[in-house]
Amino acid sequence: MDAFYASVELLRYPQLKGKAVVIGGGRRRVDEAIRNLPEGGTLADIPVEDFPLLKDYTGRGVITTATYPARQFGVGSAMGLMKAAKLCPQAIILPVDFDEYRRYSRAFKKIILEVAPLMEDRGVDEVYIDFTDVPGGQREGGRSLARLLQKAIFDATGLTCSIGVAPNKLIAKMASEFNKPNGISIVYEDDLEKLIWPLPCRKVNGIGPKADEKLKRFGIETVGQLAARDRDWLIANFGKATGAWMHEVSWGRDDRPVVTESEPVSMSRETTFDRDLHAVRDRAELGAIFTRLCEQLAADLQRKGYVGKTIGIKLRYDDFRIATRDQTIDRFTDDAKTIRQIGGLCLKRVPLERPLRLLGVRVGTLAKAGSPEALAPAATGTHRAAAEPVATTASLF
DNA sequence: TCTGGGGTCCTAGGACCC
DNA sequence: TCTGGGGTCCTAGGACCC
Repeated sequence: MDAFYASVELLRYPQLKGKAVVIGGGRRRVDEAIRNLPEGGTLADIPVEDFPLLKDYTGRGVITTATYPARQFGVGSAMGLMKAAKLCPQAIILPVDFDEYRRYSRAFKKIILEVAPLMEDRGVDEVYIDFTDVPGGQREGGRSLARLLQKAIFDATGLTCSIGVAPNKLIAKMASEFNKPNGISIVYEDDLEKLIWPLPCRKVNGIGPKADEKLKRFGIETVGQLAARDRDWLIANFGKATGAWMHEVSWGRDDRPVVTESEPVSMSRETTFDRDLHAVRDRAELGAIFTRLCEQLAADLQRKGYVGKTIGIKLRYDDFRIATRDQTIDRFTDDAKTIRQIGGLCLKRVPLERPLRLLGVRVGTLAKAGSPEALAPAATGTHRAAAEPVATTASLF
């Protein structure tokens, strides 16, 4: 989906169309502008001048999405709001409304599923679709079906998307970025040299900043330069799995199937504080935040029907270093008190000298609530007492 | 200019078991 | 006399993605 969060916001604030808008923050609301609305007015009636501007924003946070006009100024996803304010002070800032984005996410996925049942969910704004056996999926190399999907999605939601069609997920993902927004791009197997090899390695889904940096140190900038290296050389320098994988992707090879169903592995809640907090000085506040996170997480688990038995915490210190601790208990739970109690033990095992900027809680090793595994864990798994030493360590502190 | 929240997967060492 | 081999689970950290 093109600039998904921002595009959804533009549906309810059409007066902002064509303007530089960023989505982020979340603490400062447009509530005041809404309160000032005359009787009977709608969101679309809020004057453009009444929206909060990036330059007036104070507080932590990053941009999740920027409209294309905002991107002209170099503003983009994951950028800190303070930096974005320097680049584009006159941009309008809107708070994140994840519930709304989820509604539109469900809507566009439903449209796709009606046409092409083999769809893999890749998050709120992205999917893979297997065109192979969809009627008409092979016409014009897939272009005709891609057009049909774009139209159906637009008619139902008013949102545009960009589609890449290719022999596999790896290339399709890259192709989807060739023609944004509202574009279609077809990449055939024979196009590898011409269309894929000139791309920077970073464009490969799975090569992030670290791997890219290392590749650059070897003088490898493009996918083509990666393909030119020996498979054995890549394995020697990047490890068996990563090296072999890099070799495969550089030659456009990817045999991963489109996976239509999957079970969650973990669920978590975390929050960045308005200001850094000290474990001692702000103990009460931290305790209250932690309890709330545990309650939210328990509610998430219960609503979705999952229980888990690995409970963990996450801290981010003021210097941005991260520490995690977890403990596996001998039964599955979705109970806030249990999560809070085990999480509390985890917190006792982590250094708390530095100021904290984030606290999170996580439940992993999930099972469906009421499933045989969740009900009788000792009967199905090997009977072990491996969690004991950890509990002992915790009690020593 | 300090940098969100919710995820997945991988690695690696140690415990423990057969 | 140093000390098999394989497997799973647990834990901590890190890369990466949307």
